[in-house]
Amino acid sequence: MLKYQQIAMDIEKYIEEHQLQQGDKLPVLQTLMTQFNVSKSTITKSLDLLEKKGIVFQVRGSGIFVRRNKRKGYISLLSNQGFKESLEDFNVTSTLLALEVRKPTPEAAQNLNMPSDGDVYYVKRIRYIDGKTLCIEESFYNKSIITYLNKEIVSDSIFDYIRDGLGLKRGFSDLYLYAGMLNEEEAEYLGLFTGAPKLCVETIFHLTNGQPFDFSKVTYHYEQSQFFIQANSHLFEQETT
Amino acid sequence: MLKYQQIAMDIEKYIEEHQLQQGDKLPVLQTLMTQFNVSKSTITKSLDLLEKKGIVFQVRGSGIFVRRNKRKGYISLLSNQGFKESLEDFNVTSTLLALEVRKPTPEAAQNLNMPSDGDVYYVKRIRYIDGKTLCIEESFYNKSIITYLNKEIVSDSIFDYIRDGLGLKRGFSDLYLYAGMLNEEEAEYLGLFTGAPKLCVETIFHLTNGQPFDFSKVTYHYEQSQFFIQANSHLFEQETT
DNA sequence: GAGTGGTCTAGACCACAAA
DNA sequence: TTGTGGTCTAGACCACTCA
Repeated sequence: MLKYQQIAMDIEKYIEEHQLQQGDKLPVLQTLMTQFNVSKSTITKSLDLLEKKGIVFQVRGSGIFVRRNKRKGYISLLSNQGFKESLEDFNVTSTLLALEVRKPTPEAAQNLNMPSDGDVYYVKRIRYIDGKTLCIEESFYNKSIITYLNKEIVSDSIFDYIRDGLGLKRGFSDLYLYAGMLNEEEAEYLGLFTGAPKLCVETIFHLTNGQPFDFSKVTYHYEQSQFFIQANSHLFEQETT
Repeated sequence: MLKYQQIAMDIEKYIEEHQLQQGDKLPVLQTLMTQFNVSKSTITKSLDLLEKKGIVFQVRGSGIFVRRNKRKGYISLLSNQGFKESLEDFNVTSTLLALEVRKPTPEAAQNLNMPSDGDVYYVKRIRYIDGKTLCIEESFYNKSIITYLNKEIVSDSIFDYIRDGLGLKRGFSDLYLYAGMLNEEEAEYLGLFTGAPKLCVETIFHLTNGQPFDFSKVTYHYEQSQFFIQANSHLFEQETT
């Protein structure tokens, strides 16, 4: 583990354990430098990482402060795409409806940037939160990359398997989000009426080299799902040339 | 303007002008260093910024590549909260329904972290995209920070005014997102039926010092609105200690 | 003006990808 | 093995906040 990652984790753990609240001040850079015995750049890098994760914010000339959003029960759209870790306080379970090798839909083929006569693993699941239906999830894995899947892997953590079993590394992902009305089949699964609102999230997961390996489409029960996103300032600074 | 920001802009412009596509390779670090005549760290910082903005991705041992999402007509939930710049290709207009000083709702007071007997500027707008209704927007500005607003400012760009007119700087924001059903009033505004799906986004905007100054609640027409988010890998690396 | 975070440099060394 | 990006350092200097 790299120094700056380790330090970031230590600081994050410190914030957790001491129950620091939004606005609480952390030690100054100089202190952190000597405390962790590293150079200024390394500390800065740790703090930048924590800032990116929405855990602190830095104010020039003033200090480093804890950032913490108050609302509970919201699903983070950024930090974890693999559930499990998100919604820690809730009991999330799932049922496997399908696991098979097939040809991709045209949509899946396009999003996975693969030929439509190639093979994909198709996985369909329902997820429950505290016993209530949370969402329907359909995933397409490019079989030329994800060469093997079985029930055990799917019911455990696919992403862990991809990293540890296949030795592949996840890179960036693109998320697309929209609302609509449930069709008959979806309504049935979610225990709602046809025409009720739905919230859909499509995600394309890439490897670190930019190759897409997983296209997933998740349909949420609108009453069980709320999302949050933490946006950082750096993205829209220098907007006027 | 800082060196690394300028360089980031130059590279971004280069990608735009040469219509580079996802996966296209940029010059190597060494080349960029000499080309811009700066140190390695500075170039790295520029590229990190571009990576955060979802414009490039870097692959150790291999190179720097263009990242570009293909779908058109999606609203970015991260880069711009001020419309105007997002959805460039579309004609976005708006109508002002209300602009007044009042007491905040309990919800607004809490989100703005202000006393409920303080004053806020309340702004209600409808936005149109290519003539079709896009959303209803209600905003609450803490009047002790945003001391003055008028019709000109509101119909122009509030955020520009906050920066240039008041000399304040935007920091991070928290976004909350959920789906639901339109009530009668909302349905009327959006030209849909009561009970039709809606997509709501609540945003709390903060100054760089962490103080919230704007709480906004936007209700979208589900047929006109689609969103996208670009997620980066760094956020979920080191997940297992 | 003192304190604090941010930028930038030059250079050593490390880790990974691809041939 | 070579090329390429990533980490880390020590230190100079800059820019902002706050009393």
